[in-house]
Amino acid sequence: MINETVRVRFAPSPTGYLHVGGLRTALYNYLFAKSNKGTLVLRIEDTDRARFVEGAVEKLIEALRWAGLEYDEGPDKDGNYGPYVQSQRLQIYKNHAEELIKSGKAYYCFCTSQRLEALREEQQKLKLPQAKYDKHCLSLTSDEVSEKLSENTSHTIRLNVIGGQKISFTDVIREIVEFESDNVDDQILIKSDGNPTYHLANVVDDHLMKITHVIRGEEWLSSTPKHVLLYDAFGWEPPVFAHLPLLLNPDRSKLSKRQGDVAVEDYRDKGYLKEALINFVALLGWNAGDDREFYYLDELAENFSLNRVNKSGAVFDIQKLNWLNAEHLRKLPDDRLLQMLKTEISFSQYKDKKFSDEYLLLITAAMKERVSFVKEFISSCSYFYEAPSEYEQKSVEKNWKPETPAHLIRLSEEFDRLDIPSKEDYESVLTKVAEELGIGKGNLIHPLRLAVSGQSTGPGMFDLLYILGKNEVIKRINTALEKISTQ
RNA sequence: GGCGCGUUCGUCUAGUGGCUUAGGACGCCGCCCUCUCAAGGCGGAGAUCACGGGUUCAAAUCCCGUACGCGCUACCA
Repeated sequence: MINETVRVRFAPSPTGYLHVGGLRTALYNYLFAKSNKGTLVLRIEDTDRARFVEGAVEKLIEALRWAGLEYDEGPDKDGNYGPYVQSQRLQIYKNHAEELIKSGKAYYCFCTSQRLEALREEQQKLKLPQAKYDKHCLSLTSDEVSEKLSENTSHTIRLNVIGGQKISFTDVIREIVEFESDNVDDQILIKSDGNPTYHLANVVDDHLMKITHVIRGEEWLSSTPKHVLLYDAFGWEPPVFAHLPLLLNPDRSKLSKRQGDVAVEDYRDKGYLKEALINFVALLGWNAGDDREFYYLDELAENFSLNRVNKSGAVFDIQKLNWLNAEHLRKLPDDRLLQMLKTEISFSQYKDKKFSDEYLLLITAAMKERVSFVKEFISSCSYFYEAPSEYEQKSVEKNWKPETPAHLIRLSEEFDRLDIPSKEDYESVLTKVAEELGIGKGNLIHPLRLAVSGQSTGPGMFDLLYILGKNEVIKRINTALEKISTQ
């Protein structure tokens, strides 16, 4: 099903951040474009002046770039919008609406919002099945219309929907969807402020930009008949539609701010890897039909197919995201891990301390399998950055025996005799001492770990000693001997 | 209210009429490994496939109905 001429678009409205649901929509568009060698267009749908947010377009672009979803056409990061921001294309929509008026497919409406509101109230009172515009202004004569227009009467342009017809379209994900035109309102195309509504701008742009597949969220399914009617009115071929299932809160309502983070920036700031977020969100509503869970972006593109997108909404399960984050973290190349750790350190209490790359790399190697987030390379093993100031009480009670100080002094003396010890050196020394004392290695290891790290958990003992280095180890043993006995 | 869409373990899902005593993953529990914690390996609990009718020799899979959930119902997108 490879189509060389595939053109898709991601068309968010600039709300100030990129919603994770939007990220998934963008991702599916990206994957579909990639797997068909097609083109992905980014188009900003900012026709609602009342909801204008400063800097929102830039934020959107930045979030997309962070996630690695490169688009082929669209506004760029330097503020060159080109023809891809709707607020800069107002005349185009106006012209198209007027074309529809000329052909009798649309008409001017001079009704005030008060009349519209009253109409709606009345219809509700009468318990009419649905509230719809009563086509009041359709009966105006052309003279009346020109008079009102010349008087600059506030007006909108509405689509004249003819009742009694079936509107059906094919959705890749849901197959054939049917609506009655009786249930479709005379949609406003141009608002009284001169701006187009989403419906008009969207249809006009999708046509002008030669979009072949409209892949968007399910919240648009109900307005698709309006769009189909519009394509029809213009005499255009509608694109193929694919309505994606919604991302859900744990209570199964549409994913919202109130119940957790929804902005991709939030996840980025919390330390989630773009690889993990992309991987996770890709699997929310799609799978290749096998058991595979781990993907990189390019691998998703190789395997993606719209036909395998699910119909039902998916709960955003943070636990699985966390797991994927850990999985991706472990596979991160050393240089990237190092960079991320350094950045993390520069924001931490250790920002003024100097650590060599070699040292930090030893830490990540030792901790990789014990953390899910980069920041845990600091928070879960602070003893690599400073000597412990406290000793875990539970471990003291369990592992600090009356004979422990003597054992540790013995170990410390033996370590001191070593010249630049390796892990193996530490291990053989400790093994030897344990044998001579006639005790299990654990009896030395647990108190030793407590002494040098202050904790009862962490990497392998000999890795820990090796990373800290002989002098530091001896110093910490001495400190622990003083502090713990008096604790 | 109307219209539309959906409904398989807590969650993400496999399943397109017989291979299914419904498979995998996350999470949870246990065991193994082991100096701890992880990682890894092995195993366990967990789904009367929303419910009720059909069709069929045979249905999670096809049809009809009901329930429930969600979305839309704006001069928002």
